[in-house]
Amino acid sequence: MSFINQLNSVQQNAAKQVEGPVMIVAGAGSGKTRVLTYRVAYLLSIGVPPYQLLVLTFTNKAADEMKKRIVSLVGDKSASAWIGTFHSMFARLLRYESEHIGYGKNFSIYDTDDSLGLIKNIQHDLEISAQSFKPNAIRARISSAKNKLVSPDQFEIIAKDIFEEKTALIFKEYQKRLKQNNAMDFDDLLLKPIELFERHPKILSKYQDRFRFILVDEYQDTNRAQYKLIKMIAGKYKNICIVGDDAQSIYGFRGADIRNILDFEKDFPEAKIFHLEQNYRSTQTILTAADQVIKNNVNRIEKTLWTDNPKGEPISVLSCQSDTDESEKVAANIKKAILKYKIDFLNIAILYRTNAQSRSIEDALRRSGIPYLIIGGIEFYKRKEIKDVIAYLRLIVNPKDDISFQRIVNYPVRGIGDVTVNHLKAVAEECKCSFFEAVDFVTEAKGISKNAIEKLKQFRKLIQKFIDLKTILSASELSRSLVDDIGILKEFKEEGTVESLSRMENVHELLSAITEFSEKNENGGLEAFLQEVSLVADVDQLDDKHNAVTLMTVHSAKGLEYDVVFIMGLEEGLFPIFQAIQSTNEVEEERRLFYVGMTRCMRKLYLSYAYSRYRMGELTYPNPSRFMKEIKDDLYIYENGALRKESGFNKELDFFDRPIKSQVPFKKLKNYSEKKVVVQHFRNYESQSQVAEELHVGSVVRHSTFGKGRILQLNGNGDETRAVIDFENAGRKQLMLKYAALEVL
DNA sequence: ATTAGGCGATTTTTT
DNA sequence: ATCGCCTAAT
Repeated sequence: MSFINQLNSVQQNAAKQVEGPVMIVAGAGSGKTRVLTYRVAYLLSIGVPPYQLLVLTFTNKAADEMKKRIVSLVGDKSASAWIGTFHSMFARLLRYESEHIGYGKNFSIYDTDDSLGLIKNIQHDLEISAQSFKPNAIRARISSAKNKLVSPDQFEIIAKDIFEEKTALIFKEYQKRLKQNNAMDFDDLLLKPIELFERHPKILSKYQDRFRFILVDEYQDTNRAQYKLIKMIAGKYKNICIVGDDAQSIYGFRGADIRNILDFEKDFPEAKIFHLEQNYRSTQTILTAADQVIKNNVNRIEKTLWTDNPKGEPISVLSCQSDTDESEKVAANIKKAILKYKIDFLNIAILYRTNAQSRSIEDALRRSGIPYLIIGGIEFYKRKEIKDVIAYLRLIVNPKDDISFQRIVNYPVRGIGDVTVNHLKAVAEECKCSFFEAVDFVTEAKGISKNAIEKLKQFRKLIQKFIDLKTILSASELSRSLVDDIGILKEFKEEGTVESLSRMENVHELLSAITEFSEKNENGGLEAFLQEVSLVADVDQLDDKHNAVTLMTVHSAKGLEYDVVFIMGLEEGLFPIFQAIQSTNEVEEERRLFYVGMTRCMRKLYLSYAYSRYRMGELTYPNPSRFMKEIKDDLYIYENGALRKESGFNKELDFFDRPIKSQVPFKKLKNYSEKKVVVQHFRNYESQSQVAEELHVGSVVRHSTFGKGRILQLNGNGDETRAVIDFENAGRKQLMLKYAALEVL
């Protein structure tokens, strides 16, 4: 057990306290994953059989990392432990048990897109206008209800406005249809096990006995459903260890619930609590800066994170003219950093707030010849051509899956249009069966043309053929022969555009992925593969083989560390994101997110922002992020003098010299009149209009149509200036100042 | 009945 | 820039 000596004493105690409930409050870089892995190793070393372990993480990356580290510590004997994300582990469990709650073992897993499609169908059928009631909003609302363990019936009771009433109707139907389709959405993967355990205490008891030791990583990000699940499974032996850090809670939008931390102590009053406060990862400079930032959150648990590490390099700030300029500067600084710090590409990460930002940095990296690897983004499995092939495979595995059926019934085009599908739908409803089965009952009497019936039958025959083949062909053979049969590759080839060629490659890649999967996994059937793709967002990511810079969102970076980290796009409206700016809570979540980003860095941190950026197809002129200003100026330096050298800028215009409160959350604007702040239109002084001079963020104005409102944001300059205004009665609008004729009140 | 092309609305983060 | 929806053409 020599490995245990590689931990400090608190870490050791935390790792060895294997009986009873344990909470480990672990600051960033304090060796949290290390403690968890050693804990697993320790459990195995004292004779606990690996199959008694359930280790739950939040992301696939975290799970992979954990597995890797455990294997390197104890070897393959950990293989039968269940280590993975909540979603994948409970999907696995449901594959064994779903029949007890009325689902087939071959259930489909619907991703967000599939759910949305289902909701659109339902809205259509229930005649609920998709114009007035946005399917996306309804999907989000349903998901958030499910995260909070609110059932459709409860939701109906508490619905407080027309939107929620409609949502309640759709919610009910949605759950019904999921079941009809033998499908579960992401939330169901957590809710259905709860239902299973509640209805079948014996099954719960079986898993309680099996999983004697439960470990939960990133506990601050669990939602109520996850909390309830682990509470149930741990209910008998109570050997549960949770690890978390409130300062790194960044999934509030997905239902993560801070109460879970408080309730843990209530539900397990005998819990032992360990605090890990020594940071082993970052330099003092980085840690101090991160602390200065997070201190601005009112809502937080006071913590003193400290380190023995050296002071290290100052943080470099890249002040840039445009997004292109920013990307180029990042690329240039990567080259410099590699020489200066004697590191490799793979020791560098580039983080951003939104996936959309990756494109511009990708271009710059390509031009500079810097190898890179993107995590997430336009995920492989979300690409249309891939989803199409997957839909075929899903339908073959689960013919009840009407969403997949609809997706491919006319792809490639085979003359089955909306009208025919609607007829089929009516038939399916009548005989209470799936679309697939309904094909058999379609007759001309139902008003469908002979031609259409023939085409439907052909389609059914095609799928049936593969359902039959499935018993004799391997997953790999079956999917290859399928792709051949439906002829999509030929179609792409004929199109011949760059785009379609890349689609073709993607399909080939999918086929290789299936082959590889079957080879690697003993029971690597089609079902298992489909489950894997539904839940694994980033395919083959993060293998250390490639020497490449890693690009990803700050969310994806959680739990990872790099020598050199670039955080890009530190601008108001981007980071913190526009949608969060009006709510203190959401700004605090953005700030925690920034904190997570900063603390990924071991040695040298770069922060960048641009004064102009293309967003949603148009040019915007953002201001630097408030988070930048929260770092004291003795911790950073400007990496490049470009700001001063290049035309159109001079030192006075640098944001650090500008009045600092140009953007304040709406709620804090109450006494704004005393603190008027001039909005900076620092690009074209000449064209700056008179109106813009008088208007400020926070000004109260009157508009001839919309009435009274307050300015939340000013974008652009001169004639192009647009104001985001929150009107008392008309809600939030974006107006061009030159047209709006606003009256200052 | 289907498809192609044009128009308007819309994008945070993940399983 | 991209997606979905609507309308007009095939």
